Amino acid sequence: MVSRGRRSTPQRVIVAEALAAARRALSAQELHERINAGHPTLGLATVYRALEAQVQDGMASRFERDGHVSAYVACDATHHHHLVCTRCQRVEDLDETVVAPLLSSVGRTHDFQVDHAALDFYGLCGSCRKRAR
Amino acid sequence: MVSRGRRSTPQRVIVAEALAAARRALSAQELHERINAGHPTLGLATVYRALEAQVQDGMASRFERDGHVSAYVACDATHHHHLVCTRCQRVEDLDETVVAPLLSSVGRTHDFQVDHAALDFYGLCGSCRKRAR
DNA sequence: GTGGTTGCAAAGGTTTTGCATGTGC
DNA sequence: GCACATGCAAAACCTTTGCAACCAC
Repeated sequence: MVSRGRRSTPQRVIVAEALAAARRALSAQELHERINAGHPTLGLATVYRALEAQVQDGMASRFERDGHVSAYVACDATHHHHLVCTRCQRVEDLDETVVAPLLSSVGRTHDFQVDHAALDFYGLCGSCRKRAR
Repeated sequence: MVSRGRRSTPQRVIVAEALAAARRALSAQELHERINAGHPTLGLATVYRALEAQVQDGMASRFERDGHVSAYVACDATHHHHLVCTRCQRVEDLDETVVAPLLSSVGRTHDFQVDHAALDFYGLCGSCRKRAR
């Protein structure tokens, strides 16, 4: 899945690790801030470029946060859809077996060739839900 | 569902009608261009403000187009999810009965209180699919 | 050595905001 | 009349790009 001609550089590793360590959705800027704590010279543009590369390679996915900002999460090849907690921004993988029936029924009931789908749920995760009450 | 204190103005009606007439996803700028053909003084900022109001009131929904641009579609209260053709930008409503099982199984299989979901499918509609071959 | 990558700053484009004026209700 | 809405332009904002230096392979 990795694009041909893509190189492994220290910066890309740092970005990938920082995103994976976060275990939640971060905007490029938020990730950049975290990284800068330990790597002050790593530029914001590099973060954007690394994130874009990760998305293309299926190692991260991007979705829209309120306010027209992109947020990114690390993901593996088998989980592409997420439950995003709107309070703590923590992200859980959605069980893909739950999604599969939907994908096939969309193909059956509509004359539409699905290329990709945005299937992201927003709400409160277990812990935030308890805390909210 | 309409927010308290929201007024009906000629401009909002124009924006709502233009969006409904389009029957496809439009960015704020595209909508502004179309509107300006007949209403040259209606400003872009007003279009943004009207669209935002419509989204809040459930009369339109917003999603992300490639290149970090928001696109908007008119929608009614019962259809909130869409099939978006990435070629002609035409939007079909997704049959909600197809979606309902997914929503309930997410609630069952994950400890997560779903507030709202982004369920949008991107691909080729029937006509574009034929044309593509 | 070659071609992808980085860092910086500057540019680009979208969206928001300030403010004086206008207008539903 | 009051609060909200509009229009214009400026500002803010996120994101991309240009370019010289750099470095992985």
